[in-house]
Amino acid sequence: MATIYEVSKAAGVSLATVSRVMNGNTKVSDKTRDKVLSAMAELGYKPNAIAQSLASNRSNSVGLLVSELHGSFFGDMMSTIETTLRNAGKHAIIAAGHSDAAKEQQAIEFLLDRRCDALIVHAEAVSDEYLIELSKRDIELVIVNRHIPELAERCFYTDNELGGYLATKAALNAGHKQVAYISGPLFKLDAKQRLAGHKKALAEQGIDFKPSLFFEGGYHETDGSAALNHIIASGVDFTALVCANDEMASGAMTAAREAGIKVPSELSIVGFDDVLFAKYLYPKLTTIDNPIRKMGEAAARWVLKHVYKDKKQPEVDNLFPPTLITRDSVSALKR
Amino acid sequence: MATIYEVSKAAGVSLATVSRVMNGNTKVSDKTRDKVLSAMAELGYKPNAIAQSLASNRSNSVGLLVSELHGSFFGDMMSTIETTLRNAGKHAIIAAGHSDAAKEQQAIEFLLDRRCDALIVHAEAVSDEYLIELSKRDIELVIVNRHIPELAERCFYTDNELGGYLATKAALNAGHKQVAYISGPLFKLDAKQRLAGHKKALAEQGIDFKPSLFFEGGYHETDGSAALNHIIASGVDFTALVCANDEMASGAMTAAREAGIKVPSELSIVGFDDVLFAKYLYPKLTTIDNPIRKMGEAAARWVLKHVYKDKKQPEVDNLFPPTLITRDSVSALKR
DNA sequence: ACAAAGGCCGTAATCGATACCATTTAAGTA
DNA sequence: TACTTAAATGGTATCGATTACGGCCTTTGT
Repeated sequence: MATIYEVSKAAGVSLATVSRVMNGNTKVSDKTRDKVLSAMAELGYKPNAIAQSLASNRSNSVGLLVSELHGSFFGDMMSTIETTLRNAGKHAIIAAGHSDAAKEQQAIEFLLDRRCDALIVHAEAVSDEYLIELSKRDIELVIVNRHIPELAERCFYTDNELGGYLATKAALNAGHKQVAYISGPLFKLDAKQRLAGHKKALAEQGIDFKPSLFFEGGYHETDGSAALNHIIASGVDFTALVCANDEMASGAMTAAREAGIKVPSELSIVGFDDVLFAKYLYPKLTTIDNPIRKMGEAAARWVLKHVYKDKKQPEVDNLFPPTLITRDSVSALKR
Repeated sequence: MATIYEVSKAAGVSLATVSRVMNGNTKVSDKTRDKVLSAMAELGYKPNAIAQSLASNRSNSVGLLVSELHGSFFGDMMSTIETTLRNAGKHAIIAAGHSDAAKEQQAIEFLLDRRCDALIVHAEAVSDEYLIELSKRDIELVIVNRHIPELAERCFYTDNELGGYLATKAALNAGHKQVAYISGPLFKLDAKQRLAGHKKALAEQGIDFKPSLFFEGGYHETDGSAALNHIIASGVDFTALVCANDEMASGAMTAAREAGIKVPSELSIVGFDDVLFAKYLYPKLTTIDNPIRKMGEAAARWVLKHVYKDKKQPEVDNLFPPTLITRDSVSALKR
């Protein structure tokens, strides 16, 4: 593999000049540029990215922490971030945190060791304080799907409370009065906020929040089944169910079917996230669009603009409002 | 950030000695090792991975080419590969090829530019010849989910023909005689092989392959719907349907429902891949387990063993046989 | 007691680029 | 024509590690 030195010899110029035509930040005469370019072509020269990084102290890589490498949610997120970065000649180094504080920290240290120029993190388990401390270290930090007031301009997130509100509202608007709610784990901020939105929607209609119609799950599909069975067992009537994510909605659907309850005619169900399989469910799930692709793209663009000084990147919003996706799992209340 | 130089000064030893305690390949006395280790701890020293790569000519990164960053299939694959590598202190640089020859080549060049120590590729569009040429270049190449005889020992793949056979056999064993088949795009090797398995199973039972019960799709969900509608329109009777992947099976299920055909009582459906959402479908999809996680792990282990000379890695198989996953979408033929 | 044999450790070259500063060349001005 | 000034290019230190190579100092054997 040819080096810059061989190119400079072949072109009859200095190392510095070859470097200049590669980076294009300094003026080089057209004649010498051509000489250099043809020498590079002839030798099949490719710059050594590692040597470039060492010399320039820029790795052209951004670390990306996600909870899992599988699942629609993270798939969509990685996909948009990787595409956006690679179109700009940068690349992502991806690590998984598995929603566990120790593993998340370890993954972040790993990315730091690789000398990433920036970090885009989707962290669920580490504390706000940890992230605030991290942001004070020598690293450009960007946070997706989480709002930390102290780091507001580096956070890209959705309005989970509004999402919870819209989801519940969808049931209410269809005439339902007794709506159950399956929450995510309340130590997670988004779960807490979605629940707040749910309560707000109820309150607006003057409906009391009934603990017997509430269940806190862990965002897994099986929690949805367990939750629905638990609520049914409590004996309280309800005609609609709002779930804090699509996985649990799917689990609840299965449980409903097994209990002989028809969806949506006897029970309307609303999910949250609009993950890929939401439209594969039967009936197709009415859910809340969690604008994960937009958040991912915004995070990547922020890095391009502020870390790599790409002037062409527009300023981006930090908050991405969720919207209701109406499909087939909610029907009007029959009286 | 402390450098090796500062550590050496603090410990009162030479650069070489510090390097030696880090790499552990040469003997260092316990006393000096302790001095160095405590100096490192004191300074919070972390080796600069980039400088290490330049000096050692090893980047400790392996390039991973997948078709997409989303979707269960690739999610599972990336997840196992990344985990396996990272447990060994290596990491994956992931790029997407989007099932397009030009993009796949471009992604491979990108990974090569990053000076990966090895390449694990899931390539669908580039030719065998291209991959054979690539393997002759200065790179360790591993191929997943594709079998190229010339590169056999570097390929990790499943027996797609057997998979197609098992899928069809599942329908046959339930008593079905008229079984339709929705294929993947036949320019893809796996699609061709799965179809061959289907035909073999039919032949074994002395059943003719009827072109009217066949449709070539593009592996997308919508192809499944289109295919089923097309076959129904042909007017030929059939009681079972085998699909070359789960997405198309899902599409076919939807189309069946819209046509008023009950699954599985009136139409049994078999999928292929056992992707995540296969068990979310209603009825839960009977399908073929495509051992993607095993293949991914095998590929990563091969790299650890042969590229990074990790003696502890066991020799791995190259062929991973598929198995039938029985769920609820197939029922015995009523006569 | 002396030589041979290793075990430890330091010196310095090296990996392949970048970037600062110096120098040469060309253009512009009086 | 001579002098100033800017543009283009070259020389070289540097980034932070790895790794021959060689030297010194203990052991060990006889």
